[in-house]
Amino acid sequence: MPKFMKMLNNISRSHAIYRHSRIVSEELMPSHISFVMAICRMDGCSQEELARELCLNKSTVARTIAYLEEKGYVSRSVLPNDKRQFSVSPTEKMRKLLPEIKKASGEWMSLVTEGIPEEELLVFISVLERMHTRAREITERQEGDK
Amino acid sequence: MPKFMKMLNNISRSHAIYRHSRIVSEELMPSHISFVMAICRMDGCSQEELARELCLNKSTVARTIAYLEEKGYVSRSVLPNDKRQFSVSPTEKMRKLLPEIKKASGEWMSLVTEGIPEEELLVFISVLERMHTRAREITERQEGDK
DNA sequence: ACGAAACTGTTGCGTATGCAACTATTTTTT
DNA sequence: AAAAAATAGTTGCATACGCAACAGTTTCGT
Repeated sequence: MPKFMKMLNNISRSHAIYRHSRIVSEELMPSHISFVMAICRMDGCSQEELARELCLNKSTVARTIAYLEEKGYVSRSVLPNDKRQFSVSPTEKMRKLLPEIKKASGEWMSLVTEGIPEEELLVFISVLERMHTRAREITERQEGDK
Repeated sequence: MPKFMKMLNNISRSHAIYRHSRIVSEELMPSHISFVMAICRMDGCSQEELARELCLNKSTVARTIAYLEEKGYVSRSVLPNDKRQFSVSPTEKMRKLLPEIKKASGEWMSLVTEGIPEEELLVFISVLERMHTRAREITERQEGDK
């Protein structure tokens, strides 16, 4: 079962690369595409919330948002009620990318699942979600042990 | 569908971390564990074959094998018939680790799939394999386009 | 047999990401 | 209200990995 885990990574990389290849910008790397979708959907959210949504470490989010801000894709403002937090919003430059990205994402998904019966896909997703939850629990329990 | 791809990565990372946590060696990182299994199974293979088996780039394999050799986990010898290739073999030091790793891997799998019906798991794996094949095709086709 | 093409492995460089330690703020305890 | 704990974000450092360019070998076409 050595390839099994690798397959998971490869599928996800393929998705990232495909989406990225359909986007014109030289400034955006494959990993940024997920941020575009999440930031547009969660306009005004904090970096912490983004990290939860994207299942990423907050340090990764901090660095990515700083980069996207520098390139003019997002704007940040400190929350008046809580000066620890930022409120992150997409700029026009970012919003313009959204349709193309959604289209590419859907295309990839169709290509990859073509010919696979709907009910098998549903089982697939449900198993995946259960495994993910369990995996998370296991990792957390282990950290507790230390 | 943004979390979907992330789940794949997280599951695979959880597996790697779990296995690694059961191994005593300070010298081996989580990513080395898959190499132990593959090298023991494919005693005498080339680095190219390992790369295929592990779904990794040959550069990653080259660097990892160099490290494992330095630490005394593998030995390499140039093939007499073909001086381009190495034949990679595990040392005793590596072989000793195998049972513990297999056990840990099985444990993680049981924990993560506990309570999920056998037939759902079979569907899961079959869908995963099909998606993986398709994803690979898509990525390769794209490279061809360039 | 010779030059081109294919193959195996190595190395420099870049991306993606996590963890731990840190700062600044807010909330909770006592 | 002062001290302690929690929270949001940042930064240094490390791991994991791919790609492209390279070097030495082998094979193949002519």
